[in-house]
Order: sequence, then C-alpha cells, then structure tokens
Amino acid sequence: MKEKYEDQANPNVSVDCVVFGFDGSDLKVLLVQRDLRDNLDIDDDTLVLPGDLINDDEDLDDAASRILKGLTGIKNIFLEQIGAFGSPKRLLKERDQVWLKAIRLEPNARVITVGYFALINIKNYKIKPAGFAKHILWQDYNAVEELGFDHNRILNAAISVLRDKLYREPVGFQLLGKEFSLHQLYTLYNEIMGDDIDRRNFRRKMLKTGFLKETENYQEGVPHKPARLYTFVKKEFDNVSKSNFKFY
Amino acid sequence: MKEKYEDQANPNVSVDCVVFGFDGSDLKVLLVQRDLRDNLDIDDDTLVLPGDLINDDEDLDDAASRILKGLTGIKNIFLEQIGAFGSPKRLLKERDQVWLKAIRLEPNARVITVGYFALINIKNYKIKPAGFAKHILWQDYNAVEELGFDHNRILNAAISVLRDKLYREPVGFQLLGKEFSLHQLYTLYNEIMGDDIDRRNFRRKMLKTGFLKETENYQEGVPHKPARLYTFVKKEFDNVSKSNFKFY
DNA sequence: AAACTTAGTGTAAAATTTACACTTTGAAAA
DNA sequence: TTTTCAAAGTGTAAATTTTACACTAAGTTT
Repeated sequence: MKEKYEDQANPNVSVDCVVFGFDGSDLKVLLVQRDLRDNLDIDDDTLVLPGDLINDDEDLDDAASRILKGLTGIKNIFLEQIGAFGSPKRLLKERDQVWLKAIRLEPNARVITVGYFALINIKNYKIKPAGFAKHILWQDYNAVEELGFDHNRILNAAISVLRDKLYREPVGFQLLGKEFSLHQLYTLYNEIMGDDIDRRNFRRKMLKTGFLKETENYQEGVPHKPARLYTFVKKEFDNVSKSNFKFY
Repeated sequence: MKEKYEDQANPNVSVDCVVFGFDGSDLKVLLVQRDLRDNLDIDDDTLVLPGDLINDDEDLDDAASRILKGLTGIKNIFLEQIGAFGSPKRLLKERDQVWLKAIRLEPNARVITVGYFALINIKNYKIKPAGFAKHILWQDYNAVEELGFDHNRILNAAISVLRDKLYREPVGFQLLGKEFSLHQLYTLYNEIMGDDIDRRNFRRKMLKTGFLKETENYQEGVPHKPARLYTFVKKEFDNVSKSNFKFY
C-alpha cells in the first residue's frame, strides 16, 4: 500500500470529509472502516471519516472533491470547509498509530487536517459499489460512537456548522431531491435542529421566502393525501440580501 | 536567518494572524513589512500579515498565540481560527518568491496556512517596541492595499467572520477598554458593520441584553457632556441561550 | 363505508422592530 | 459671564414579525 503515497502526497496535510445525508427521517453520516478500505491485515474495525493526504499540487477544496468523487462518483457536491485541526496529539491513539505504521511512508509525520462538510441526497446517489461499498456505511448521526483519530471533534464542528448554515442559508435543499414536499423539509429541519418547530409557522415562513416554487407534481404511492412538491429556486436566494435572513 | 527554522519548524504549515484594533473611530489591522522584520537585504516594502511556520510539536492555536505574544507581548488575546488557505499558487507572486528564497530553508515547499483573527484593545497595548516596532504598523482597514502572498484573501475572510461574530456574540468588547461609553460601542458597530444604525435603538437594545453593567464612572477630558461608562459582564452572556441572539 | 394518516389552512395576541426630535450637560470660545 | 458647541440622554406610536393554536380535506387501507 505504501507506494500509493510516494509520488505527490504531502505528508503533513490531510483533508477529512463529513458527508451528511438525510434518509427522510434521520440525519446520516458517511463513515469508512479504515482497515477494510485500505486492505490492511490488522485487527481494527475503527470507523473514520473519509479522508486522505493532499497532493502537493492540489488545492484543499480539490482534495476534498477528489475524496468524495472516489466515494460517491459525484463530481459536484455541496462542499464547504469547516476549519483546520492541528493538535500535535491528534494521531497518537494506539490503534491510530498501528494504522499509520501500516500505511504511511512517514507514519510519525506531523499531520494537520482540514475538515470539510458535504451534503448529499442520500437517495439519488448510491454509494459507488466498486470495491468501496463494503467498507462504507451511512451511520445514524445519533448513533456515532468513538471514531479514529480526532474525527469526533471534526464531526462535532461539522454539525455546528450545519445547524448554523441551515438557519441562515438554504442548504437544507442539498439534502433532498430536486422535488420535495414541505413535510420532508420540515422533518429535516426538525431533526437536524433538534428543535420542535411549529408546523404551520414553518410552512408559512418557508413559502414567504420566495425560494420555493411549487410544481404541478404530487407525492405518489403514499397511503394518505399526497403532498404538493416544490423545487428550490436559487436565483431568488441570491437576490435577497443574505444578511439578517433567518430560515425558520 | 535561515537557521532560525532549522530545528522544529514544519515546512508545510504556517499560521497567519489578522489582528484587528479600534482606535475610537476606525478599524485597524496590524501589518508588518516583511523585509524589515526579517532583516533581509532585498528591495521589498511589501506588507503582510504577521505569521510564521508552525513548530512540529505545537498546536495551531498555540502557534498563533506565539506570534501575537511576539508582536504585542500579550499572552491572552481573543483569538479565533478563520480557516485554512491552501491554494498551490498562494506563494507564487514574484516578490513573494524572492522573499521565500531569502529566508526559507525549503523555499519551494508547499505551504498551507491557517488564518486566525484576533481582537485587541489598541490603546491598552502598545506594540512591543523592541526591534519590532519600526516594522509593524496599524493600518486603517479601509486603506489596506495589495498585501504579500494571499493575505488579502485571508483579510477578507477575517472581516467577514468579524462582522458575523459582532452580530451574534459580544466580541466587540474585546476591542474596547475595560470601561467604555455606549457611544464608543456604537461607533465601533457602525464602523465595522458599515451600516447606519439608529443611535437610540442601538442603545436600548444593547442595554436590554443585560451584558452591560453601568459603572459610577464617566468620561473625562472630553469637551462636552461626559458619558457614563459601562463594563461588559460575561456571566450574563453565558447564561443566555446564544442561539437566535442578535446584537443590534 | 369507516378508519386512518398526512395535507393544508387563518387568526388574534404578543413581542419586536422601526422611525423619529428635543432637552441636558459640560467644556471651550467669545 | 454668557454664548456656543458637541455629544449624552431620553419615549412613543406605528409597523412588522412571531407565536400559539385546531379543524377540515383528501387519498389509502381495512
């Protein structure tokens, strides 16, 4: 495995991605089991965020895109930087050291990592089945336990950023399909914010923004009155002065 | 100069600090003229943000603190990370290359930098005079022109973060002395937000927060009615649920 | 046809935000 | 000592936004 990094990887800087998805009722995070991913013969079922060292000629955003492309096959994912994580102790847990020694050319190098968070529509994009699939899982955000390295810390930072953004920018739409019902959007907000939003007020406020355009389509195959589907109109959002804007 | 970095510096990661100050009417940024700072015999009056490579055993925040301690002599400065800046082209301007070759052991190394922003009370802390002083200046934020490297980009990110924070958290107080008048606070908000805030509404809203405690002291030496001075009570802020809180 | 499930709708009260102008106080100038 | 200057300090009414709250409609399943 080691030669994988020989050419161009910068031994001191990595990128890790928190990929959020929403399955209609729960917030999910994409995790990988690193020993399986890396085909290592070590006893280690530790879950980690997808990540990698950056290449020396590669921008940070591009490194994150590359990783996500590898995982999902999708090129244009909503992706945003969270920040840099650089504790000198961030790689010192025992199992992390075992993994590093097994895979890195310079296992003792100081590595700082740059966290990204990505939002994808879990239904549209099946995880690329090739090779990867069995080492990757969508885990319930609330069920995440101890991850490798300092990845819990990165995940915490990501959820904060997500909540903050959800409140001020129309990012929630990234997690849903092109057309969605107001109820789906409502469930998403309620779940991620952990809050108890008034359904009627939420609906009114969302519609008032002007970012939602109603379509002529309705839910199908549901055992109750089908809801009208809406799409998100980005143009409208860009027009509005973003400052002071609150989403619910 | 080169030996300075030999021991422990990590050639691939640096930290740059945007230090904001407020002189009572204008927002200021701390800049350094790098050739003078580094005692280099090159013709280069380029201004840059204070920054340095990190040491290999040093956390990112600590590196930023170290830099600010060196500049100002103060240990506990309000300091927050902005994010990582890692374009592979960020060091390629011609004058930047000259500087790198003059000072770095590995001038061609890929360097990503982590931006920080700091708020200090410009009046309380004179810039450490020793050696540094003549290479350092407080420049009007609005008068900043082209800086070295990608530092304009970092500065832009910093001002966005500052505005955002000012709006939601009581960070403005970091820029003022322990006791301050409402007018000073008002001027600060008006200046940084570039906005035109109603004076009476601002006053009412600020007082209503409960974070301000009035003292028995008044301005002295001003050629008009002296204003009552207030202090900031952090305890109150921590009590309030921070979410949804808006400052003006 | 009845039961179930979610869709979809309006209003009144409370809270917040906005716009707006005059009097007070102390220092400096006349 | 009187006048002038500059900022301090103060209240209200109208508009807007937020909140709390409950029933009918529509389609599916039993």
